[in-house]
Amino acid sequence: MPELPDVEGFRNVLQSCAQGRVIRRVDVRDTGVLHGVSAPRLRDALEGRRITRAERQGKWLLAHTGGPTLALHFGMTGRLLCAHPDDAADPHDRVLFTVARDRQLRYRDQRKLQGLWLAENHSDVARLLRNQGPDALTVDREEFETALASHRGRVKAVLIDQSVLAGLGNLLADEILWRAGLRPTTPANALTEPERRRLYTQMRRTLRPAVTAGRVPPHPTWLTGHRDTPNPHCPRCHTPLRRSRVGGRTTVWCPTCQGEEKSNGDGN
DNA sequence: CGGCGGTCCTGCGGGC
DNA sequence: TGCCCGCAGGACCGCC
Repeated sequence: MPELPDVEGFRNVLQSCAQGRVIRRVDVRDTGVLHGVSAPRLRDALEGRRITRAERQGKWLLAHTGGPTLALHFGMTGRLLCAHPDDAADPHDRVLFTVARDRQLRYRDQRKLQGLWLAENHSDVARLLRNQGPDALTVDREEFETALASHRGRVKAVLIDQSVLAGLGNLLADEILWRAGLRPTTPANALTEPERRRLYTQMRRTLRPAVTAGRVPPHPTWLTGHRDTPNPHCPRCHTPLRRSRVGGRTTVWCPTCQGEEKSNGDGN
């Protein structure tokens, strides 16, 4: 699930639930989500420390303490929520952080594809994030276009490559390409200047409301609102949507709205 | 570098 | 009902 808008939502959860508060207790219920740190070490490093700032970079969420930094990644099924410590824990609540008598941050994740890291200092943080491209929410147009122009891969694959641009996932990439009217299989560096510009504009227009909603909204006027319906049609032109595989991911697109076959590419 | 397939992990929904 | 399979909004690794 989690793409940039979701993680932005988790950042808000972290902020409103725990920012400025001292971590009283760390309860690791499943060590399978810990990476490069033991449960005792995580506890010792964080208990008694105050969460000073919540930061998102791409799909990463960072909880700074002034000392060590907790880094969270949500994979496909992770989420962060604020509960009452007395509320029954979900079976997928892997780590609980009690931050007040009545507040507990919970890292919940079904599949455990990613998890939690402990960065002891700034260089540890830098190491964790070293492969991240510019954040999709703050990248400027020039940097975005340069990044696309320097990759020969298919534009969909390039958009979800976190080392090129950080934050977009499978759903957002499909949504943005559909809005921009571009075939997911077009080589990124073959896009024309107007196409690259369109892509950037539509990325911004997609991200803004998605961030507000805290997810990619399954709204009927969005492509995403149709991808899981039985017989999906394009919300704009009603052509049956196509399903294919790009960059190893299920890709949904409209053959009518998203460009002609590239033989004599008139570019629309 | 790019593309592909397998791997990590768990749960679901469909088909037999 | 039970079982097996494919699939899922992520990412990494090795191979060609």
